[in-house]
Amino acid sequence: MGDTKSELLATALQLFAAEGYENVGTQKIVEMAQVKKPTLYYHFGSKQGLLEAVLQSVYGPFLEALREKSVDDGDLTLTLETLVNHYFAFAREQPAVYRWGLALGYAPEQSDSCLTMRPFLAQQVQLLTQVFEVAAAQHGNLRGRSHELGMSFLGMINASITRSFYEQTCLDPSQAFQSCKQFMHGIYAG
Amino acid sequence: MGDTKSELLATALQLFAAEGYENVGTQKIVEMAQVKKPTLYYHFGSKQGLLEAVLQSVYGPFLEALREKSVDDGDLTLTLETLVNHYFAFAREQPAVYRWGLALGYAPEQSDSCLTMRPFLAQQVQLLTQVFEVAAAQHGNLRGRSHELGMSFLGMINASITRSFYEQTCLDPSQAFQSCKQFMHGIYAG
DNA sequence: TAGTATACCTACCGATCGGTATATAAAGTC
DNA sequence: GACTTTATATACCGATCGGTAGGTATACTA
Repeated sequence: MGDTKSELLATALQLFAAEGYENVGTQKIVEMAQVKKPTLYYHFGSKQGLLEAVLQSVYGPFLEALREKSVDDGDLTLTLETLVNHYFAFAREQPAVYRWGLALGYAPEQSDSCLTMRPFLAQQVQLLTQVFEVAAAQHGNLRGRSHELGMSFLGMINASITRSFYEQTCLDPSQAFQSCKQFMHGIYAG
Repeated sequence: MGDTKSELLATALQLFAAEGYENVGTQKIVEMAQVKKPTLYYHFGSKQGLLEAVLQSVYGPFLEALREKSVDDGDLTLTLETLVNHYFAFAREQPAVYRWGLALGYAPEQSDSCLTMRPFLAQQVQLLTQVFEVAAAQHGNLRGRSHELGMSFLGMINASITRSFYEQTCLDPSQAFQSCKQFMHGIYAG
């Protein structure tokens, strides 16, 4: 079965999240997964291939769920709150992984890390943008600002999550409610 | 003179910002600075020592100016706007360097990158927190939230700057005004 | 003028990097 | 039974990593 492959994926995710992609050698990964190096290259082709598979294993399910939760039910506030809670749950349950994702987003342009992360970031922005596009049909003053609002919304989420890394703030639904409320205020104020 | 040292600092900053600390070897740095490797180690002791000196050369002046601009003149809104413009100017003039700073902030705990960046981040938060502490004397509803507000404010700034990396938004004073306005709305709404 | 500190160099270290040529053993396929 | 595919292993590659032992030329200091 794909047991070896899964083991490599899980080990690599753990190491990458804890020490960073550039700081972890393939040797260390295969040792911890109790496998030899050519096995890694048989399954993933290259270190970057492994990175891509690892990110897919994390952001594939996350984005799928995000897509489901971003369907419009006519209540923008409620939808946004659901989305924030989805992000918060991710960051709460796998803080090191979420933090690593943020680092990848800020990695140098053209680096393996940045290029591999990019599509997963772009999909998030696209989904969030769509939410505001749909909402703009009912809230006229949002018209033409969908992309801006999508990115700002993600920025607000990441700011909240970043805060939780440095203080003992909890990323629970009540915090999500607060964050959403402030964001909505900012929208209509701007 | 300290010409060689300055050349090494400038070269390292450029390379680190463009390719990342972990992706740049000391060999490449000394080659581009037209110096031999022991010279680097004579001046900085280690690669991490070089990193520390590079960050000091960037954030030393930045933090000094930030401190001056964070003095209370009784008008919170104006002070915040000035601070945002200071950050925006940094990100506008040296986008790669600012982006690198963000990446360092999200680097794995215990990594050279994270540990070396930490004090420079902490100083920013401390300065911004002080601004809100002073303001709380006049705005009662800010009392006890200074640290929270300092971090949120920095988060808002970084969200705006991050947006500018992906779109052609300009980080000019009018944008700073907008960002501040929305932030202030969020404050009193929460 | 002898001694010391500064600022650079040549030449090299062991370790680790990402990656591979080749072998082997098992499992499916004809 | 012959052949191919899948999934692993042994043993190794050249390149690069961060770092250093030891030498040298200059300049300041006693």
